[in-house]
Amino acid sequence: MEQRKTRQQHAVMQALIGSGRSLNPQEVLALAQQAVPRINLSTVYRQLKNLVDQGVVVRVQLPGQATRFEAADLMPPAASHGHRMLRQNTTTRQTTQAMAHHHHFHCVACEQVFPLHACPGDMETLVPRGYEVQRHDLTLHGRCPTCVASAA
Amino acid sequence: MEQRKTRQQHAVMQALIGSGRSLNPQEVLALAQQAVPRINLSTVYRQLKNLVDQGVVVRVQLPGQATRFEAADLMPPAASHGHRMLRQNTTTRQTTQAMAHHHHFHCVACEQVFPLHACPGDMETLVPRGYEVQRHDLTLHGRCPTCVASAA
DNA sequence: ATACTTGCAAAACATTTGCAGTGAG
DNA sequence: CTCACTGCAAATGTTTTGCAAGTAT
Repeated sequence: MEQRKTRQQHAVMQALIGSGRSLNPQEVLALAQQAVPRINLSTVYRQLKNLVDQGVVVRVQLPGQATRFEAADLMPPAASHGHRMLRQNTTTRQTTQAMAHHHHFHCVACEQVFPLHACPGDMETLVPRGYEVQRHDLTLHGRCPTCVASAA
Repeated sequence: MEQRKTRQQHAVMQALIGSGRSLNPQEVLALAQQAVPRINLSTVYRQLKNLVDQGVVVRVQLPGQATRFEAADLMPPAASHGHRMLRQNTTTRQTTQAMAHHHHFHCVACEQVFPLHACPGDMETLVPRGYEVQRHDLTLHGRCPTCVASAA
């Protein structure tokens, strides 16, 4: 009934927090295996489901893409990290702040997804009269700084 | 190279037009089989891809939902753009997006999807320096006029 | 000890592809 | 007559599930 703390749950959570971006199950598995080598994809899926149910992880569904997941309460800005970061200090994160409304940037070159702070807002003006807007999803597609640089 | 007119292509197109709504591949198959009993799911997928490339069918992918397809002409409030480009032109590649830029409004009550003509634009201001924005997808969620009215 | 978790394999779905036969132009 | 299209089976890719063994509490 209750949720037990296990090595693999911690590994999954750390993978998401440590990356600072959205990861698909495969990526989570790869990172989690660094801590728990024998962890299985099934377990990753099961833990992701648990964590989403607990609200500490959010499911990110971009049209036409495999489902990705990201830590709900730790959302560093997109500009503060590159692809294979690991050198960036971890002290820049605000650990007590709940994840605010945000959108995503999808790099079409490296296929990674980064969170965005900004939001165009004022969606009401986009719909005809009579429509009631409750929420919105916005995804930008393009190339991240690293891929722009490596293409030059 | 060029697109031939076949019974199954017509059946797929008619399924989408006749239904008047978005259909997933399975639904398209079921309807198309009424006209061509032996039509296969593979053929449905292949024809859907062809039709999308031609711009006469639109792929609708909402987060967390199976991909659906709809006839491009269905779109009521959208600025329907000309899609008469089924010539013998040799330069028409696969990723042809003949449809005008538009977004979607997803009614959480009736699950219908409506096209939106408006666009907030100016996406460059949302990303940190270094990111290169190529395109964007926006989906609004809420209730359509009909559902707002029927809820009162 | 109890019963939730894990790892592995297989199942359940969604979508794509190889191929030989069919049919549109 | 050609070559794109079709149907079928098999391959891919993603996510879920059945079970016996492992492990947190």
